[in-house]
Amino acid sequence: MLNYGALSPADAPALDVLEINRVRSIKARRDIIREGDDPKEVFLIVRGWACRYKMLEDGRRQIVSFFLPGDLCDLHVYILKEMDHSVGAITPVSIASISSAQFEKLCDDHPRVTRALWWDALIGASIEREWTLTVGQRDAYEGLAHLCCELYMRLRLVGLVEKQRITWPLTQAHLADALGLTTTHVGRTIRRLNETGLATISRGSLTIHDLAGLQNVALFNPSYLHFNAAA
Amino acid sequence: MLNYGALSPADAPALDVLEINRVRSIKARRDIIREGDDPKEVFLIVRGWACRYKMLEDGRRQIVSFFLPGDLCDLHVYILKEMDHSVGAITPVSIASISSAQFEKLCDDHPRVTRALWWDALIGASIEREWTLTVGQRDAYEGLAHLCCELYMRLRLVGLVEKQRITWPLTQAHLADALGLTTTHVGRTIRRLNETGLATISRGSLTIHDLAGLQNVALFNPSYLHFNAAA
DNA sequence: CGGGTAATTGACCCGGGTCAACAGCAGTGG
DNA sequence: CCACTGCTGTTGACCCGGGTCAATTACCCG
Repeated sequence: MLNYGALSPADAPALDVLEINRVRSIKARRDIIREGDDPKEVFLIVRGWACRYKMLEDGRRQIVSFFLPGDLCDLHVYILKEMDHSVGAITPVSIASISSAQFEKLCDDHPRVTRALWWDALIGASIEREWTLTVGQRDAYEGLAHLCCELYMRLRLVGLVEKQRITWPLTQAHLADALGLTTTHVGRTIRRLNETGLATISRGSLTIHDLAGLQNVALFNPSYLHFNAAA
Repeated sequence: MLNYGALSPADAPALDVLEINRVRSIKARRDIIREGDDPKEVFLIVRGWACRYKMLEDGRRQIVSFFLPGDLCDLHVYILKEMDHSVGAITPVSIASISSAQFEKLCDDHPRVTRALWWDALIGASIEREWTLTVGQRDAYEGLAHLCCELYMRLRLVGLVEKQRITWPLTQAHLADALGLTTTHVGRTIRRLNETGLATISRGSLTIHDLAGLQNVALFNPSYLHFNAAA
């Protein structure tokens, strides 16, 4: 989501330093940080997919957002004493950690960066709200279509679409936890979506055949992504 | 949510000036700001209840958070070109507007205020995530109980609880839009809750008879409210 | 005292959940 | 290189929480 284009050339080196600094790898299906932990740093997803989720004591799980390559997690979260949610790797992930001290210095020295980060955080919040709308109001079919549209658009922004096709590392269990459904019903819904010909979800990839049509069934309105906004 | 206690005495006057500045009144059931508008200011709820919501083209509506007296809406939102959601008054509301220029100056001059605002924004985001968890995973009864717990706790923090009782301006339609249910089913669920004796929702007020019991059925874990955190 | 908003109730229905069995596939270790 | 194991996806029968529709009764405020 981080839009480097919005920053001046003078700011770029500051970010580059951060990115190559302290890069870690996380295996698929491991947690990057867990609810209750004391957050000490901010991190950037360099490669791979991750998700933010919350759980109920009895094991029910809700995924509340996906992190794609280039996304920044939890700006300023170190102000709080403990994490109120977990972040888990979906695929193998590379993350660049930025300590709170380093991060605050960056903000102090580069006001334009601070603004870009605010901007990023606001968009993240907007996406999470749209998510709540999906979970609360869209039915299974609309919700699945919406998620396809959103991920496609976000990956397109960072140049990860090739010929209407994106990588799709999400299992039916991920989708179920994201949409508030069961895996069984996600399976039925995927089959239905595939049958319409608007898009095809198959092992490892999503291909969109008719974006406008898909957006239509999803009641997808891209303005919540704020692509047009300059930081 | 704004915790004045966390600020030094030197910062208080700065905030007071803002609050008495440009106070407006909004009638119940009117929108304070609407999706698509160009946001130019930040505002503080001085009195009354409001809610943040999103709508689908066909009229389905999802409330994604409630604003209670003392809450600040949409920090820094003026960075974005247009609102991705609406804010509506539930009761008559008094709001103090703060222009973006005024707001930025405040942040520049008072770093402690900036930090308190970040802190507030992070808690707001945490509350919205818990909301998604409710909508996606809790059933009607658990969700209603959870909402009762949350509003009770938040009002208690700002001193608006008297003898286990809070004002409750929410109609069944508000609850339906918040929880992703229909008014009919909200009605059934309220009746059920009242029958258990854990709490009583009646016209205009909510009385909690057994907070621990209610938290138990709600799977309520207050840590997401970050009450313990100092700014 | 009238009109619009809010709550209540009941009959019926459906989207999605539950449970269970099975098949495919990928990694792992021997 | 094969066998094992644990994820992942698929399918089917049955069920239930919550939706739909509709009519009726409070309310509250002017």
